[in-house]
Amino acid sequence: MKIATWNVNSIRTRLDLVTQWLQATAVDVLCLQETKVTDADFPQAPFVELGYHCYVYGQKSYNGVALISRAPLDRVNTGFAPVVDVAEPDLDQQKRVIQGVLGEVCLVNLYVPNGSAVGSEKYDYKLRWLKQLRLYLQALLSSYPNLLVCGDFNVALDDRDIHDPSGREQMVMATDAERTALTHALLELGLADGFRKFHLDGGHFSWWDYRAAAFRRNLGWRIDHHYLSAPLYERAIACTIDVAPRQLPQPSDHTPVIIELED
DNA sequence: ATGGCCTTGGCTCAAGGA
Repeated sequence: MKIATWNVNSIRTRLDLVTQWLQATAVDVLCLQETKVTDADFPQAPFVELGYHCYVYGQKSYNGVALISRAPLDRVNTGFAPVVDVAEPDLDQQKRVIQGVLGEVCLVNLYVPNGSAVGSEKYDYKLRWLKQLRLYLQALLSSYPNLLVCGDFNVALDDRDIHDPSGREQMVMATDAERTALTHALLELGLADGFRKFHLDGGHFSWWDYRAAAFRRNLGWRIDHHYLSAPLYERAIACTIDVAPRQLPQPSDHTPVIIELED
């Protein structure tokens, strides 16, 4: 079973690129982030024609997540609220969480807030959101021992995941507070970064800034991840970053990351 | 040192992204 995660930065702008990639790559589930479209306007037909089912949770202009699955998913739900109490209602107002069940596996697709600038209101929101995420995943794990959490985490877990980590403590996506919050929300619950089962060195990136020819110069970050509970970590047999879509005209600034689990 | 580009909305500039 192959599960891909890809922040597409507008599904409508990227529709041809994404459907062509899907035809060539044929993953079982494609988890999209930053779809930037309401559910009514999500372009489902091209995916249905390719034999996929679409589960979407989006809003106008910002955010938005979707699960594109070859097999129908069970018990799809959206946001934190169906799983756990949300003490601060603003944490569930943006469309960033969608979850579904495929056989014995619970899939969670996340778009973690960006955080804007260190110390900003959005940065504070990101840290609060990650605290809420821990409660959400803790509750899910009690029902689903086979848990896979993927998406755009907007955090580089360690210095290997940044082309140049110097001065990182002032850089959003790289501060100790963000790393600690992500570690609390995922690793301390027993979920492990699938990519690191196969690749221990640095220099592997999933996002490159549009500006300053960052892709050409390979000035990237690895911020798109798959986290796996222990039984699924055991079953992981590959995790790869496909840089090809980032090289095409009018790309997303992120490129897909694919994990393969033994069936 | 700074900004560098791309997307959306709705109107040509502002905001958000990372």
